Amino acid sequence: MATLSNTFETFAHSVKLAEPASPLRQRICELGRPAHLTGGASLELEDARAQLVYLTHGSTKLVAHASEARDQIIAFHFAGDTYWIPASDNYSYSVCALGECELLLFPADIFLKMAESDPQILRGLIGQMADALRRCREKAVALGRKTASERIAVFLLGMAERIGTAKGTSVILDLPMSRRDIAESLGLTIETVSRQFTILRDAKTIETSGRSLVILHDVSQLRAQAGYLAGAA
Amino acid sequence: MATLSNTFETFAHSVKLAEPASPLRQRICELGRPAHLTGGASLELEDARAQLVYLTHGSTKLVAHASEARDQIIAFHFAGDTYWIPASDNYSYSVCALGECELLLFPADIFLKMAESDPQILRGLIGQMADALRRCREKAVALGRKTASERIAVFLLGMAERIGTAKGTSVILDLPMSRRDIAESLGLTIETVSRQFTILRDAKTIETSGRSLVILHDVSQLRAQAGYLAGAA
DNA sequence: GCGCTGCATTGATCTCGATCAAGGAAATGG
DNA sequence: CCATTTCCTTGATCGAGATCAATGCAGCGC
Repeated sequence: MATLSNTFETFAHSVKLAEPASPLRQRICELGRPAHLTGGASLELEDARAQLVYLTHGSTKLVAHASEARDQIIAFHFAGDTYWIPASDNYSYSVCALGECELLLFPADIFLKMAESDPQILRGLIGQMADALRRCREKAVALGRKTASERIAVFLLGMAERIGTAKGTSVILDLPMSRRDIAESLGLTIETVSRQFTILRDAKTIETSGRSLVILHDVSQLRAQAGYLAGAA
Repeated sequence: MATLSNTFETFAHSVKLAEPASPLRQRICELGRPAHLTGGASLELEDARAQLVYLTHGSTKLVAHASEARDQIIAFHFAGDTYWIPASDNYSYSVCALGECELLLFPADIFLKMAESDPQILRGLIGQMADALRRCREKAVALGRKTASERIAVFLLGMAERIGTAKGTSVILDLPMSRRDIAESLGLTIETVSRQFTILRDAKTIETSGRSLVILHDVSQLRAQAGYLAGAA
């Protein structure tokens, strides 16, 4: 568990706030509102403005609420990630904890105003946004043009890259999200996700244990199933 | 048709390069490679790095090429827009002209390096990226959770906002993209798009003339069909 | 004008994944 | 340790949209 001072320290490092004692760092740290969420808890945003989030510890999902009970998970985030909660437009957005987590919240407009004097911070943010944009565009391809089995392969490979630990030729994944979360992230239903897991299990491509542990035995098979452009990185 | 000097001038204005004679502006304008594309032509990117595009004139589509002949249109852009072409990752991206168009191309990394000394430019870019991210997230919701008729309504409303001209209570749209482009943008087939247009036409919600002209007669009906969060802006 | 080509519309059928329904396994609380 | 609840898995059926196929219509060169 991170202490509060730790929290600010890792954040400062993440956005390249170099000098520990600079007045800018002082002001920005005062701006950040720390929050502690328990599993399943949603971040209640009192204002509708865009927020900048630094996730110190744990994992979260960023959810867009469309009409009725139809939610779409836009992205998952893990410890160390910095990301934006967009201002609500045609949908409303919320951040929801997957297990215990710890984060820092900044109103985006004020943060940007403060950061104007430090191009390093702005560059860092641009990099993070470019990353979010890339992921979102890949998600759009998956949601628009991929079959269920391709989407599952894309999901597992993406998670392997972000939170997997290699063990020999296999990759061990301890997924913090439920089948429902996976389904809502991939534009599928929980039943379809479950069936695809069963197919991969039967094919010995993956192995599962309990609800959260997944071992990827055949990553190259998953890559072949992901429907990526042949020969791409 | 924009002249070349015009092109740079509108770009400079768009990224908030205030002083006309500043050395920074000089250097950035030297970096920009102007390009002229005829209808249907694709921008061939000789390097795989991310590019910054300023579209002076005309409209373009940003296409992600997935496996086989499955393309997903990530976004449409119109005159005056500034946007990123991501570096190719699991997919390759290309920009394709819808009709004649004129644009400026910048290698993103060099541009950012140059812009580091001017926080105004960086702030402007962050704003544009936040916009692209918002649109991409809305697209993800549409692709993941919406029916064909909702997607068409979302598409028409989005186009109305960006390139529509009001005429009384109606909105006139001169769509630069084909039915195939609409389908590839919405994760549907051209037949489904056509059928949805027919349904809207029969309901007198829209009126079409030729291949590109669409008149939205009942915008509130479209909003009701778009599956937006009730009461959202 | 006429034929050609590419795009749009309409109809018939099929399929993948959603939906409906029932068990089964794992975490949670007494 | 058992009861309760929640989540996951599996099966049966259904339907929205894809696919296959044919026709209509606009633009273009001759």
